Amino acid sequence: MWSDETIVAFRKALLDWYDAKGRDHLPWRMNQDPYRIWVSEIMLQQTQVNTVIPYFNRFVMLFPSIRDLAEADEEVLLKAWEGLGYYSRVRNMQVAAQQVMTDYDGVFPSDPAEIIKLKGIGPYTCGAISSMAFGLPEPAVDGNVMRVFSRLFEIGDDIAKPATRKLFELLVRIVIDPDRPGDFNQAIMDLGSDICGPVNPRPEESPLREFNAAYKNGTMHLYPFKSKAKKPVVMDLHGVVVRRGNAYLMEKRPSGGLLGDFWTFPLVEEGPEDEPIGSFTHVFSHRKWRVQVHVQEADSKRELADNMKWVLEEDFPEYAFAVPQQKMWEIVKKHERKLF
DNA sequence: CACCCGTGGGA
DNA sequence: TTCCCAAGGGT
Repeated sequence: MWSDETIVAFRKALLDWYDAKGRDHLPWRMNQDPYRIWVSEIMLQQTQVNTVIPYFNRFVMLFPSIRDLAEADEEVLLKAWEGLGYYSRVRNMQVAAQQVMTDYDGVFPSDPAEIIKLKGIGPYTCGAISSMAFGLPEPAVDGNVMRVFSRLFEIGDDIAKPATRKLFELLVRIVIDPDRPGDFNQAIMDLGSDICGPVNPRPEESPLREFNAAYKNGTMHLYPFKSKAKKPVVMDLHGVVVRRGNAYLMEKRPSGGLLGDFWTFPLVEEGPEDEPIGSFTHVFSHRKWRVQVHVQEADSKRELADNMKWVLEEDFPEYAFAVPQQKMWEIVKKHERKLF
């Protein structure tokens, strides 16, 4: 491990670079409001900064306070998250907002031991909020931190394994700057998103090059080590768009699963005999859908299942449509235009 | 721990 | 096309 002198020099090199080259324009870095930092950190989970920015601005406009979030209508909430993916994030965040209202009198807790009790906040997000909003010297170990530190110290542990995170937390606790822990954590992530990125890193440009063991030893290509992810399982489905006048049959997906609680045109494994009007594929983390799209006029009135209803086309904007649903709808509209 | 949960972009 | 990637957490 480094000497105390090295640690002090490392902090200075990193934070000087951050002060000069860090991304100080990000909308959640305007101030240290724990609510805004919280929202941004949830959105940034597995999601890139450029994708998040417009969602973040809209979200804090729609729900300016923890109370607004706690009391929000579920469909409005989901609509605000439409297209971001990993929709349990926003549902968990609302549960957590309700926790803050009831358990902490509406004030976001400042103790990491309490913060981590909130739904949807795990070790990374707890550390990020603790350090950025409350100035506590807590590690916030994400993929960036593991990548940067694996190169700095030539650590070959598999960063895809959950247990590996703990090793990096120990390291960060040692080297984090106790005077500017939030800036320290963000500086590592800014560095990891560009100069020390996963592909084509430019260590010669890094403010940390003299501390980087892998760079100095010519072993950059070995770090970080990450085992391969499994390929998504392919599913062949039929999307059946049933029309009755200006209304369409919609089905609410079961809670908890993939795209849980979303309203969708019915999706079935055994499709109708008629020809599809189009098809598309959609790739999730662990599944790949190949969907053939059919249109049908409603047949004689049969009882609707509990999870189905007719929705007027003019009401579609009030519903959150996940991307596969949007793709189905695009195919239907394209088909209709072709008929004229 | 292994698996589940979205989406868009880049090589 | 296919692969990998991105500021993870819940179960």
